[in-house]
Amino acid sequence: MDTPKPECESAISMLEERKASILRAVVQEYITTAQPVGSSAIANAPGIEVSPATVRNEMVQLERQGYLHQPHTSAGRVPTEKGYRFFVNALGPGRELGAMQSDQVRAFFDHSHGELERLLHETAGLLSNLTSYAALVVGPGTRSAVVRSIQLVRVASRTALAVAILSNGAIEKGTIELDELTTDADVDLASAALARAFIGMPLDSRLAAGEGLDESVARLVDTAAAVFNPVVDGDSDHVFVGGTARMAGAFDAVETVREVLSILEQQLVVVSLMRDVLDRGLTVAIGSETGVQPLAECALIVAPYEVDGDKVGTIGVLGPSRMNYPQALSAVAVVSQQLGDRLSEG
Amino acid sequence: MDTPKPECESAISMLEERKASILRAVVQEYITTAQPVGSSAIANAPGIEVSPATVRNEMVQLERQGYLHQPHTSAGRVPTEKGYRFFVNALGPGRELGAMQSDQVRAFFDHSHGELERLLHETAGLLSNLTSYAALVVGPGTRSAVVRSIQLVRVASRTALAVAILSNGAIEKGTIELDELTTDADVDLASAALARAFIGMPLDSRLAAGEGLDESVARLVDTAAAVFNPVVDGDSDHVFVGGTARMAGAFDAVETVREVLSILEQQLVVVSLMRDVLDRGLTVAIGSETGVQPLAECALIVAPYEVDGDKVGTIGVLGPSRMNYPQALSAVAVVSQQLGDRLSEG
DNA sequence: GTTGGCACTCGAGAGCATCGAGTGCCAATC
DNA sequence: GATTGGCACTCGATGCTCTCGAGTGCCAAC
Repeated sequence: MDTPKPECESAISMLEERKASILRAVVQEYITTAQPVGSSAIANAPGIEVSPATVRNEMVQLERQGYLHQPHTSAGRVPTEKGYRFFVNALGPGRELGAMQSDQVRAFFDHSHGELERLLHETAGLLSNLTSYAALVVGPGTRSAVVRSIQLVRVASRTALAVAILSNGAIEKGTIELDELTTDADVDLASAALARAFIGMPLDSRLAAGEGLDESVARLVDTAAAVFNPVVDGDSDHVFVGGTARMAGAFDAVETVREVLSILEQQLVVVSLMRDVLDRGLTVAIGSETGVQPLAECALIVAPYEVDGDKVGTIGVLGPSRMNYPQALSAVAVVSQQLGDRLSEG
Repeated sequence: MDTPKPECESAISMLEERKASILRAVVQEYITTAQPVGSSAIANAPGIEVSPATVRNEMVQLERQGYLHQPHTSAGRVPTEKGYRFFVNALGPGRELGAMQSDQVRAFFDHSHGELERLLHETAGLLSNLTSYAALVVGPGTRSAVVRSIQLVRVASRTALAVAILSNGAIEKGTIELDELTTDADVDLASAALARAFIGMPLDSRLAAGEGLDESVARLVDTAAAVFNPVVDGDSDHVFVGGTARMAGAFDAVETVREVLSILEQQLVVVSLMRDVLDRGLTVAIGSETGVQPLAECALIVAPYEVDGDKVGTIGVLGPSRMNYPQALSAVAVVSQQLGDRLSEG
């Protein structure tokens, strides 16, 4: 009884070291080949010093425990969701990004000019380039930003535009309808009142901006302030999607592609997928873990980015569940870090 | 010699009436079934009163003339690009939109609130819904719009945002970098100078806005005005794409889907595809007519929309070359009309 | 506990016959 | 002379069988 054995399997994922190595190797192999993995392929893998027979024995166990799956009796093994999950959990914090790619990221943020929306859009492109999957970028929330400029501008006889410029570079806007009687002077008064009330304050401050004004102007001010409610509530966080074409290439059933595209078109779903990561840090959701049925064959990696110490937004990549996790994870990590830095500077 | 015969085939597309009917029927059938069409299917079609044998004889001719193609000897016929082209040219100006769909469009524009970008985005969604293909919407150009508000706002110690609000509801913006020495007062001066120079003018007016100011402020004004150059040149026309998922469902090779998505991700390409339609009116480009190789299996329908009598933007749908042309054409026509009306009102 | 050996499984792929949609052509018909 | 029914022909799709081989599970030997 002097052989070391685990005295208590505290977690299901507590696998003996060799089983873990084999599982890792299977996942690794499947990620690169997209083909069911046989025992001999694993036995030949570096770091595994046992015969195919031994590997087979372990594989039977791994299958019983739900980490692997056999498409049919005489085929190799494919990782299950649980298998991927183990693989990801066991992943050390590696620097998997090649020097070339790190340079690419650095060069991108060094040379990036232009305005916030454009930057976020291009960031999505960058992230997609790095990973070959679809990239998602959710803009910084308005919570920690302060209003730098706010105004109400008449653009047509019955329409005015409320526009706020925030300290984080975001521009929030909404239209309101005017009745015919509203004079240009009223609009100007309301605009000035908004400026007095909001400039220097966060957009979500609830203020009595209309105080001491004509009732009609006060109503105008309230209406204008109200157009920013959805922004404040985060219901309209803009999300930028890039690299859908690359993602399409990663699946082989057009139906799957269609379903995933359909999800990506629903901003609300995407935003809610990404939102709850804000206070969790770098996160991976595999298949059903996303909570969205059509993403059953996908994995989603999300990380928040910090501006001046606050987690204000998130970026992520969406790919097939057999994605290159190490690479994707570090791409997301690096880009979120650098994006945060870029937005913090100045 | 008293049988009527065409004395002179002025155009290649000059087909005897029966051949034309048959060709139309083939295209129609292929559009709905996506299967090669046989002679008997056509003989049974309404409006064709001849036997399959006759149809076959005509089909041989149509194939020789390049309107049809036979995938293999014992299969039905498939329209060529030229075949589709004939079909489209022969299409009368029909009202193909069901009452339900017309209502949908009307309801949409009646209830549409909100700001320009959002409206255009949702218009893309609407158009995609109506047609089941991908929809493209290019926002109104700035040429005929007038500046209602323009300002320069400092958002960070070394960054300022130039924002212009135009009479058509568009908001144009760009960042400029400041050097450390620039004071807030300088920024305010520049902002005021911009306002004096531009408000009430089109954004592309070339003005000496910096006249009579400190050189540093004048330089600031010039830099700020310059950020709108790409906008004025039309290089940054924003394009809204909707319904990519639906479009994906219309192709059966994932590779095709990938290629088309890849095109749609390149705003520049999309905008240039749509731009040259501005002064042409409702237009159909089939396959190679688009001038973009990856769209060989696609067709693109584009129409401009008019605001106050000026053609300022374009909308369109992109689908497979075997798209439902009558329906798509009238959807594009109706939506472009109504979008123009909606943007003209007020 | 590990391993080589071995019988077994089962999908992939090749070869082959069948089926039938659709053709081209020709002679008969209107 | 245009149209048509008839008919032989073509060729992909479908289904069957056979083979091949990758990969398995199990067992006996180490």
